Amino acid sequence: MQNSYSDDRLRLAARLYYIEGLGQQEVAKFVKVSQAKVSRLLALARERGIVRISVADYEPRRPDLEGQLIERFKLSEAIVLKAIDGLSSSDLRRSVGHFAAPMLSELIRPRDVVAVAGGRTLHELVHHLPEQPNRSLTVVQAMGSVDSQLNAFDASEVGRVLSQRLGGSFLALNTPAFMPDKQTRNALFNLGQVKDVHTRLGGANLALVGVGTLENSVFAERGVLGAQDVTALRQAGAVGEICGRFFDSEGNEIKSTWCDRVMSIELKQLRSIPLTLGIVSGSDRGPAILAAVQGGLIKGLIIDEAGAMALLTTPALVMRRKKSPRSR
Amino acid sequence: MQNSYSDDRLRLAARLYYIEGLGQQEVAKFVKVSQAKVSRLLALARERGIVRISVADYEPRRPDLEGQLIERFKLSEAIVLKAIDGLSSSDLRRSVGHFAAPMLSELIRPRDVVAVAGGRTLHELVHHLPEQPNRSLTVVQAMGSVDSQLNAFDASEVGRVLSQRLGGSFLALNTPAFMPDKQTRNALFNLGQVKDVHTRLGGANLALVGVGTLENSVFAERGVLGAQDVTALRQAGAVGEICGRFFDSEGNEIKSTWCDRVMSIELKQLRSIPLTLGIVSGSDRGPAILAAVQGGLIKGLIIDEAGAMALLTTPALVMRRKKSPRSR
DNA sequence: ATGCAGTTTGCATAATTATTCAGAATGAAT
DNA sequence: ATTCATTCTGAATAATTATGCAAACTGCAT
Repeated sequence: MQNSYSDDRLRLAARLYYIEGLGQQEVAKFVKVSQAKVSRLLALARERGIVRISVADYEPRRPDLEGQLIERFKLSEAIVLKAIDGLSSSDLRRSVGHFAAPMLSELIRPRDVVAVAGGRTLHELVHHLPEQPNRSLTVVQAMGSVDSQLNAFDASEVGRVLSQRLGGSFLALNTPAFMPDKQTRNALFNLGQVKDVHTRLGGANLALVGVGTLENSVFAERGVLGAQDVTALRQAGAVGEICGRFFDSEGNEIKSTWCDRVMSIELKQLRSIPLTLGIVSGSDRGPAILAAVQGGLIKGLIIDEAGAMALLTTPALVMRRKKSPRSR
Repeated sequence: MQNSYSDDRLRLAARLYYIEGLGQQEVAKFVKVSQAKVSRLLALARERGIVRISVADYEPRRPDLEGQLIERFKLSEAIVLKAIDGLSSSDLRRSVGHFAAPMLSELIRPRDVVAVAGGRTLHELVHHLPEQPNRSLTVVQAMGSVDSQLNAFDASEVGRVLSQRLGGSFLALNTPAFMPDKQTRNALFNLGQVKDVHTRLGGANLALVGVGTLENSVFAERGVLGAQDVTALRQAGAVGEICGRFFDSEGNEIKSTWCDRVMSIELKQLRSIPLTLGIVSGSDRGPAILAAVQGGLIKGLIIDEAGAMALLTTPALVMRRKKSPRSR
């Protein structure tokens, strides 16, 4: 039980290695053990705090941009993450997810009811959450599955992981995101388990959603939305998408074949949730985010710095507001 | 000239690597460079102090034993180095040299005149000295060369390295340690350059010497001393050796064929040097050291803990003293 | 532009470090 | 003492990190 090595020996090994710069092989001679053991001794020394490594703080956020966003758009939360130039969009998502995770973790309080959508950035985000399953959350899937084959970006997956990481139960919405037709949608909607989820969604006190553009979203990527669909939607005034619902520049839902068939949280419900966080990365979403914010669909943002800067320079065509901002 | 990487980037890389525990490959993706570059970035971050590694102090000395030695033998210096059990005697010397070097470095003051002998432990010691050639020492070789082929343990080598490491000039004694006969020794002794060195030795204010036993010394090792020589010397009362001069249990030189032929600092000179440090490792030298100390040949010790403990338990057969320094 | 000296970079690879695994050591319970 | 279970150990090896080197790049002087 007792480790046979004294602190003194650990200190000796650690000093030789870290301070005097000897290799483990050399340390091994000094301490009269194998190199393998030295490696283990050093690991132990780090654990025990005999070796302490400190790094000058790296500030992963951009408080200046956060301030501007909050001020300009009257957001209640804004988290802007630094990101290296030239990252691929998938690396960018990873980077955002990595650094935003601890912040999100702080934002989610113990007994919260959390509505979660799908999305690629959101997926990265929850996958970087620390594993501390001590909050008893109620995680509710806010949107059906995009695809028949289980996909890691789907709300179902994201929600499952979230509830697993932070602790709590997960309420799944076991339906596709888009039904064949309005009829079927309504029929399914009246099903008990589906209706329950829908009800719970309205009572969420936190929502995590992605914000898509017409061209760039999970739907486009997975081939649900074709080129002519995009054109049609744009014709109808759509500038963005949240939870499979398309909206115009004021954040009002576009009437279309899609909105009749979608199975997800309603925009109305979304507006009533105290804190709706848009989790976004990339610089191509200015107009979509702008509209979502103005329409009260989202009240907070988690976004990369390039995205934030793009958003801040997006021409604000329509700046009038429907309601005054609420607080959680 | 300007490194193209900002502190911010170094902090990012360092944080990912040291705090979050990512591998360099993974960090490389984040920072968008090659793994090789990450390795270099991290090295830079350590240099610049962005990453700071601290290790709980390891105390390489045994102050308790040092105190006992000083008290018991009225030494003016005692440095006792910890050592792992079961080290080979060469590893032990290395260990002692390693940790004693910084202490010796502090002991040697800028314009010192230092008499140096040879020896294996002494050799390790000077080879571990930091390279800070800013003291203008006068290093004087206290003893000729044991062997015709240049040997790293020889006083000439040890002295050369010492003067090189700490800065200063080196006065070589270009003679063998043992001459063929008394005649030749005396003839050579009268040679100008030899006489000069001899004179300088008397004026040294610090001497670094090893302490040999009859059985275990450079001479025995290099075959200068045969088995019958050892027997003869012991018969004559020899218990130890310093600088090729054999002495009895009171530190008086043994009259013999060796003492007529040896070319080295005289014991009388040695006694007159303010600080003579015996540099020793191993547990088999109790009697030799005891005699040297009692005879006033050495006034300080640098020794490993096992050696110190052996010395402290060596039966003090002859504890009478020539003078009565019982003052205090 | 062109050439040059000095950097900087990533690739390939050498060197180092971590981990697996099988046997040795330890120790608790008979 | 013997068994069994657990921990510890080092050899072999897998994985990771550092480095030599050639090519690309940079600033500067033609």
